[in-house]
Amino acid sequence: MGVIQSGANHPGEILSPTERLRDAGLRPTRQRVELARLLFRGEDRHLTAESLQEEAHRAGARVSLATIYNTLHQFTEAGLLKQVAVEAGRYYFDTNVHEHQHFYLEDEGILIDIPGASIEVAGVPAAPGGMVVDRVDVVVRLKRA
Amino acid sequence: MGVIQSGANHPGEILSPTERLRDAGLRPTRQRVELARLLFRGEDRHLTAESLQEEAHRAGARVSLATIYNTLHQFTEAGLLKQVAVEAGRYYFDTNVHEHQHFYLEDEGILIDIPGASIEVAGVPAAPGGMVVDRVDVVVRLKRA
DNA sequence: ATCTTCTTTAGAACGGTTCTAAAATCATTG
DNA sequence: CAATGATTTTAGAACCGTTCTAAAGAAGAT
Repeated sequence: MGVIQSGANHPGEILSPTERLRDAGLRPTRQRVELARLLFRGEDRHLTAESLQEEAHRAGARVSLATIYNTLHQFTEAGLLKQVAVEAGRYYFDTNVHEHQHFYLEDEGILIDIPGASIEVAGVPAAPGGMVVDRVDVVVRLKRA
Repeated sequence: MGVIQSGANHPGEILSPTERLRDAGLRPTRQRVELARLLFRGEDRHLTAESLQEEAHRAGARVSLATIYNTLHQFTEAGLLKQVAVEAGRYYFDTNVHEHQHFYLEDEGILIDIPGASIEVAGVPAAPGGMVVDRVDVVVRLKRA
C-alpha cells in the first residue's frame, strides 16, 4: 500500500508531450503541447491557472486564459493532473498524480508534497451505503512558529 | 490523543446564545443571537453562507448577506465555528470545533462528520523550518458506488 | 437623553472561473 | 489541393460566491 516515490522525479515515465497527449486521447495542438512541456518536465509541481498562465507567458507561449482552464480540466480528467482542495477561492493542481499528501503553508498559499509512503491514515470508517471511497486527502496546515 | 465525541451532542456545553456570544467577546446583537440560536442547538452541523441565509430566512430572521458573512467569520475567529476546505469556490463551516474529520460526498456537496476518535494519521514528517502544524485535515471523498 | 463606538445594511466591487459565439486549426475526403 | 466537417482556441461577457464601502442604525456608557 502506498506508492513509494520521493516527490521528485518519475524517470520511467518521461514521454514527449505529444506522446503523452495522444496517450490521453487529446489532440496535440500547439497550446496543449506547450503547456504539457511546461508541466511535465520531470519534477512534480503545484500550480494554479494564474501561475501557469504567467509561466506560459514568460516562456513566450501565447495561450489564452480560457485555454489554460480548458487544458487544466482536460489534463485532470485524463489523469495527468490532480486537483488539490486547500482553500475556497482557488483551484490548485498537482503534476504528481500518485498517492501522496500535502503540507500547506497558510500564510503564503504554498503547497509542499509529503511523500506518499510516509503518511498513514488508519481507522477510516466504512463508507455510508452505496458509496465508495474515491480518495483520502490529508492536508497538514502549517503556520509560522 | 483525540477528543472522544460522537459527532452528536456536547451536553456539557449548552449555553444560551447570548452567553455564548458574551463569552466570545461579541456583542449579543439581534442578528448574532438569531444566528447563534440556529447554529448552536446541540447537534453538529455543516453549512455555507448561502444555506445559513436560507435557514435564517425560513426562520423569519431578517439578516443581510453581509452580516451572514461577517458573523460566520467572527464566530470562526472566536472558535465557535471551524472552516472546512473541501472544494474551491465555496466555504463550508462546521459547528463541531473538536478534533474530527470528514466524509465528503462529491456528487452532492455534502459533508458528514467522522468522529474524532476513529481516524488516526501517522507518519506526518516534521514541519519545515520555522513552521508549526496548525492542524491536520483529512477529507475522505466518496462517490456513488 | 446624549455621545461614542460598534454593527448592520444595500449595493457596488472584486477575483477566480465558466460560458459564448465567432474565428482559427486540424484531419479527412473528393 | 480545395472543400468539408469536427475540434479547438479565443476575447470578452457573464457568473457566482465573497468582500468592500459608506451610510444608517443599534448598543452601551455617562
